[in-house]
Amino acid sequence: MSEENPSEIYKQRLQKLNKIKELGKNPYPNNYQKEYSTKEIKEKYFSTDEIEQSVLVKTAGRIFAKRPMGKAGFVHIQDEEGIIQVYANDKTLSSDEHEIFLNLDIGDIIGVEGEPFRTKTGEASLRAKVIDMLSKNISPIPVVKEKDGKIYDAFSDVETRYRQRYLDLIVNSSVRKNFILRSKIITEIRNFMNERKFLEVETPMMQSIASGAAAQPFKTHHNALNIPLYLRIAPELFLKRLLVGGVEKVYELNRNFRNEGISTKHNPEFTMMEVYQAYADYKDMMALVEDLFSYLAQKITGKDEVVYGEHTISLKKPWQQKTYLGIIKEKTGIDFNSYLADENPSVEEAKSKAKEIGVDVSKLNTFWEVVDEIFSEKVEPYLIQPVFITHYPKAVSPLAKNIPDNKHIVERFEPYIVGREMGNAFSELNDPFEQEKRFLEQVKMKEAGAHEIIEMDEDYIEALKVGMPPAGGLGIGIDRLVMLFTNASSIKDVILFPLLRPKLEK
RNA sequence: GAGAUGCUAGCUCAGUCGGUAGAGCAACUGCCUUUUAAGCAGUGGGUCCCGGGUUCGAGUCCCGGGCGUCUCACCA
Repeated sequence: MSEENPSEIYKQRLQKLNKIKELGKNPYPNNYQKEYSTKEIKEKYFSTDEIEQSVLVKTAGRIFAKRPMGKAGFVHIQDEEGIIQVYANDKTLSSDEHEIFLNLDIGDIIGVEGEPFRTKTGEASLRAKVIDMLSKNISPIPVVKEKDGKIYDAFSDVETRYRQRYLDLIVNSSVRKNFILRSKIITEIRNFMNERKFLEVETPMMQSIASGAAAQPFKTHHNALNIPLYLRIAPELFLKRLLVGGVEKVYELNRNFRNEGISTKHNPEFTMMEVYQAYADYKDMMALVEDLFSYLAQKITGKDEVVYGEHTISLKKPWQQKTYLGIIKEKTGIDFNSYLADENPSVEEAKSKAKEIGVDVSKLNTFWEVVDEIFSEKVEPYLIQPVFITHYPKAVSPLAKNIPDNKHIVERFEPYIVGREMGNAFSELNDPFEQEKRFLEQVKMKEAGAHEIIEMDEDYIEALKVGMPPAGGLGIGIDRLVMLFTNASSIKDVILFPLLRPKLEK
């Protein structure tokens, strides 16, 4: 609400604000020494039938419900961990504070000193002796009511919820819980990695070449050096430089930026963990993924499974393993392995096979694009329980090592859960000459019109020439992992402030 | 980027055939000193997303725009 065109409620709140000031109180005091959270009060004073009545406990929180009755009344205050009821009347409070108490609004933040007691109905409450206004609410918050677990007038407008996430957090307790859980998951991931002696590092987010993945970068400019810079699309090539530098177990858990579409599964900035381990390969990464997910399940749900939508997902290891071409054959009957004797398998034959099973590939130009389209259409949606899809085509994996004696297939896997790719891992290519050749192939594909390829990075080739130990590497999309554990259907529900187009003021 | 769909009071939503704006909660006033979706009585509150058009008259019909959501496409 603008100050030029105030609503009725806005004007009333300003009047209340002035009234508090007239009583000689500061409606926005500098500090308040909160002694207990509402949860601690309940644990300390209400866990037994006998309640110490004579003590004064001091807490603070935001009012989200009030029930005045003549000169007395109840308010419910909420803090980060819970709620507690506060009772007051004209005898428990000084006359000034009683005046303030009667005029409290839903949304006000108050401090309370009061005696613990139970009401007739048994609810844990505080009989207020002192009330302090800590922050006067001016713009009203949505009022959500609840009875018998049923929620009335839920604050549900998604746009407002995302744009004013603070309201969402105040009013929707499940939102608050999910973001606390996100933090816990990330802490547990770090615990897991650190315990296994992986070193957490921070590599550049601003890079002069945006490589390491095939995606459109955000572009910016450094004034003093007068050079273009890109927000990283992946930390991969820097982390592998660390392998060259003798760091044997390393990870980075932080933001990547991709200048691409926004959807329920994509936000332009998203969180990724990349892991590299020297003297290991993709199979070691597979074991790491299994261990990590079942560790998280134990820590978060206490079981080795998690409920997502209508599915109960068992994260118990070992997970299933299926080869990329194998599972395509399983689901569609098409055996693309039989085409691989050729150096250049026929696009036309792949296309006619795709048409037979009703997959539209009219816009695609290469054999592997056609195969991948079939995979996305006919395989991906059915990968509900955890499965490792292995043996990816080299054509789409320019940083991965070939399977020995196979020119088309690399040592790579992607873990899938609930039809979603949860990560990507491979045996890291450490042959500088082969890597250079692969980069050049990418450059050729770009010249041929591919708009997303992995950029050549000559300095990285130079690093490989110093020698990188054989290594396994892994990337895990943290937002999607959190979605799994919080049963969220949109990535916006696990990112506090998802990107929205700014709303212009008139 | 394409298609579908939505935008009305602080929140959740009605609004018929085009006739000048409604409910519940919230707010305000009065009553009410253990309530809990508190209750009872009364009152106020609107840029109907924005801009055009048609019409005597538009929340409603038409055109353009904005923002969101869903699905698809790209991607993790």
